Amino acid sequence: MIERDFIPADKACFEKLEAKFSAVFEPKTIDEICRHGHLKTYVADKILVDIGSSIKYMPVVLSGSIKVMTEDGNGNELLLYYLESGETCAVTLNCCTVEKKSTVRALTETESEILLVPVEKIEEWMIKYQSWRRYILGSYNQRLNEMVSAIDNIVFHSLEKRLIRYLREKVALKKNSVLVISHQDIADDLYTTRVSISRLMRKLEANKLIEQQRNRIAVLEEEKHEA
Amino acid sequence: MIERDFIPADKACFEKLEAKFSAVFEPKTIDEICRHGHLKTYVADKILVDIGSSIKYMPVVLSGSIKVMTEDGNGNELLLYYLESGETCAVTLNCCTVEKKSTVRALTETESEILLVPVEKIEEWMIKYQSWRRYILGSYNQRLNEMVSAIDNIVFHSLEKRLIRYLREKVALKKNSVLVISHQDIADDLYTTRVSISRLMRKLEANKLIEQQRNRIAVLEEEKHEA
DNA sequence: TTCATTGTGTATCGTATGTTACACACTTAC
DNA sequence: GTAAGTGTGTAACATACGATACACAATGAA
Repeated sequence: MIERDFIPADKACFEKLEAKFSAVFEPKTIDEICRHGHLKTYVADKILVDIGSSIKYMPVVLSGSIKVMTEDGNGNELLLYYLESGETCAVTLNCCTVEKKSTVRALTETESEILLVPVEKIEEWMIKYQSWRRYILGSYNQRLNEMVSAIDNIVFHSLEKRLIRYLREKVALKKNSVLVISHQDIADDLYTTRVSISRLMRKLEANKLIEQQRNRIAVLEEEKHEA
Repeated sequence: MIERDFIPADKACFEKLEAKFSAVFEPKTIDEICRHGHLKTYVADKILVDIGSSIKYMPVVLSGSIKVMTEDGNGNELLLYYLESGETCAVTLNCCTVEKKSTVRALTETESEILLVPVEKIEEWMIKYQSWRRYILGSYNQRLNEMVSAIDNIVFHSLEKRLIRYLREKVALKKNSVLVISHQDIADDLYTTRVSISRLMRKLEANKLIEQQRNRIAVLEEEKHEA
């Protein structure tokens, strides 16, 4: 147990955060985060913020996962990224300074426990805590890197490779080798059509990389099949 | 002239920055930036930082433009973005905290005047100046948005549309409707092949959207040709 | 039960783009 | 001058993917 010169305001919350962030934040910072944040649990497929809605909180994911997406001028949906345990939404951060309206939609992928941090605290803590500063900048960097690798993926890899990677990442994310998802949903995430996905899924199935039933895909162990 | 309770350490630098950033930074901040930054002018096509090199300065572009790129695991080049006047390199920012080695290559596109800010000042000023904090977070946001629109562009638009947009953006960037560039360079930036670009350039030329000679492309006025 | 909704398999076809190959003009170095 | 390097045009071909259409199974509501 860590020595402290204070009593945590909310013991349950403190311990939950400490378990996740002890390497990132000092106890004092964690305590402050607990004191101002709201801990909530959401069911799967719940829209947390939508495009155009005003943003009052920055979400920090404690468990589960969040899908963050946006729309372009033509109404096309663009998958930005998934937030996993310990992560926060970089795009939301801008709202603490400039924009007040969300440009993104965020929804839970699975049941998720989220800590809601009031936006006005974001900047305050950036002045006060080095650890918080680095957490925020680190988030931005992570997202930038993810975007770069998304572009890399799209332009240098075939749809088939992207599909396999997508399925495996999803399995890792959900910690379950059986995915409950439709071909159409996959197609949307990969910016392609249902027919193309069905065609490739058939092929993956023939190659024993997956097994599938309606709305249900079992991703089989990856042996060294790749080049 | 703005009232001040101090004498700028470097009058020439101060006035140059004030002309560009008077709406962004207070005079006091500008003065401090001048005092610690180094003003340099580089010729075109000069590599400022390369992948793997250690980063000591964050560049702020005063004039000209910088191309920022990276490489993926397979040695493929990925164009990240262009820095224009007033902008800074978000990716470099991470180096002030975590990484010390650059993951990107930055090179001048045209002759450019750059202010080099020592990395250790980045964090210091984030604590001291709200304007600096917002400038930094704003940079990140701008880059994230650009990445998103790059993805959008790639997945929802034909190569032909991307090519036209690329040429027009380049013209706006360089403030010159005649571009000195080879088909191969364009192909690299758009992640395609020289042959495809040549093919499309022929078509654009037939449609009177451009005129070209070896290494030289004149982008003609855009009238309402688009859908 | 019946019906509507949703998810999937499959065929047919068009086309944009990548691949490879070669000719040839321009530029620069020698 | 010649030669090497670089930039461009063009043809022939392969192919991945998108578009469209239709059949049919599974699901769930009435």
